[in-house]
Amino acid sequence: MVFSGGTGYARFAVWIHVSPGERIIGFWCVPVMQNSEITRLFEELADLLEIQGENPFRIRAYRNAARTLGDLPESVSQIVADTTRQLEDLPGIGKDLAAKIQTIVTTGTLPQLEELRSVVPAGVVEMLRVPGLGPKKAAALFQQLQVTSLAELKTQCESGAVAKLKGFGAKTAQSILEGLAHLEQAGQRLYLAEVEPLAEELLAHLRRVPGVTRVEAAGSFRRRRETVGDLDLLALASDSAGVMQALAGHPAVEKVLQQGETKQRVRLKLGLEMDLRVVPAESYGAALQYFTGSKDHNIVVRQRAIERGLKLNEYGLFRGETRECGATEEEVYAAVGLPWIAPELREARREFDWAISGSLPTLIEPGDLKGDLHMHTTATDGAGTIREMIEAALARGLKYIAITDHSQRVSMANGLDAGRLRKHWAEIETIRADYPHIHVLKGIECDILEDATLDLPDDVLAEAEWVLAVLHYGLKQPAAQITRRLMTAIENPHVDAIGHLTGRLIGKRPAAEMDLPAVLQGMAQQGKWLEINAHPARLDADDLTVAQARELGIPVVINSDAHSVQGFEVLKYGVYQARRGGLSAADVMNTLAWGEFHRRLQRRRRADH
DNA sequence: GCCGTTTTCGGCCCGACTGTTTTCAGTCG
Repeated sequence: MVFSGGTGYARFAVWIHVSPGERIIGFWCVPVMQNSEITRLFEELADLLEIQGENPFRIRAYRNAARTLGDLPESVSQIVADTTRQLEDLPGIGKDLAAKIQTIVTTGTLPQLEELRSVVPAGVVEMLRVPGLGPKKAAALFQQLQVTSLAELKTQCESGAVAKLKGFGAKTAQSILEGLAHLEQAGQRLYLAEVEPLAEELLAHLRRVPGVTRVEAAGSFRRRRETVGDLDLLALASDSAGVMQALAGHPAVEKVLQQGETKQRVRLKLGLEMDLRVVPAESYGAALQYFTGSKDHNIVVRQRAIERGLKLNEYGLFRGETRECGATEEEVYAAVGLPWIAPELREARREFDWAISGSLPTLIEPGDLKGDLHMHTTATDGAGTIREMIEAALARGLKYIAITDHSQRVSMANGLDAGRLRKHWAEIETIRADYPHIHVLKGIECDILEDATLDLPDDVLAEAEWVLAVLHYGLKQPAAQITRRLMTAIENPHVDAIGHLTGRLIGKRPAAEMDLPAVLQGMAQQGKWLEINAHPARLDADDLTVAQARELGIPVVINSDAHSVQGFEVLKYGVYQARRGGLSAADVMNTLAWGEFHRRLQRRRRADH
């Protein structure tokens, strides 16, 4: 059995091993490390080694390991504690790194890291965040000018000392100053939903430029990641200077940072940077494939090219000096023995296994959604009335919705107690009779309280036609308690689905810590459905969790969490997240026509009683 | 530091742009 407790950094668990005769035979304490903390330590180690001028492949091994651990669905601490498991079975983890992980998990740190930290101050590592400053220059600044902080770096640039260093110069010093200024005011990744309207606008702008045949966005934007760090556009044009000039002249562009024959880099007023690449037609597919990434995906694709005696770059696929193909992505993938892979899957996770075995999923499309099972009205914190929300849903072509206002615990949002909720439902019943072309479910977004009870009694929940159970408060509780709360909801027969599973707000609030494999296992066993909350700041569950839900056969619903009639607009971001998790329409319950959806829901509910 | 349908050593994806050089290193994606 496992107990865990404590808060903040020093988090401890006690494993008590009990023999068949219930006698305690072992007892010890180990710090429970979040995977993200181990990832952070390995990334820091890689940065430090890079500044030290270490073997780049060794550094990459650390970064690969960090990624492997970051993508891992289960806790590394648990694998370490489990004597039947081997860290070395994980990709990119060998004997050496397994031992280092073991050390980190059991001691909370790594002697090698401590030693490096004593040689290279934290401020030097911080300099790597300055655009244009890499490990070599950071090391030179530290060794030759004793710069150990961003503040000192600024001073030394302004004094002219940096410009005098060998390999530096006036322009380098100036670009460091600009990089420092940029770091202060921006540097954050933006939500996909914040970038998408501008990206569409820029694409439309460039498509109007004479001589431009095609323009598309690549990069993390095309992969539909939750956030976008910079934007990559690819153009097929007869006159590259003309396209670049057109982009530079767009009012959204603040400054041209670089410009060459084929590549232009600009800073947008929105705060992010953007690359424009102009490529010839015969290279367009290879370039689109290349600039879409991810980097890890491309490494695998290029490796496959090498195995076949080919070389792949953004200009095409070459055998010696001869171009074999490159005009379309399809022919590039085909040449390395793969079917075309949807951009959302290109993260070097499962897509190559699927592609090779012929089991790539046909991904869900935004147009597949027929219902929305999470929205609010003026009864709590929504801006639209029941009628307004129904009419807005109808206008979007939705065939069924659930009205899910807050339960009483969410007092700030005027949450509903049993009495108000029953009146609210009675009102929904009356109003829905006026709308024969859409089915409206009497629902509730019921809080899972800090003490692992539900915010409304079972007899009330039993009257609901759709119950979404969610965490809003106490998100910083220890993982064991969060897990217990979720298990309570999962085991309650009236709960249909778990909404915004971890409560995270991207870039603002971390996900609640929990035993995710246990929670998902519980959901699979109890037949509960998992919500993908389409709000651009939530997108919770994330892509990795969604992928695990898919493997466990947990049905998914994609919901808007609309708080106004405009709130349905975000549904597509939920669909993107589902695509990144590898979901087909068949995996998502609210792609079903009403009749089939209703039968599935009733079957789920009967199975629970 | 990892890894192996050319296996236990010798590889590890590839090119654009910039600045400081005088043929290239550093940074970035």
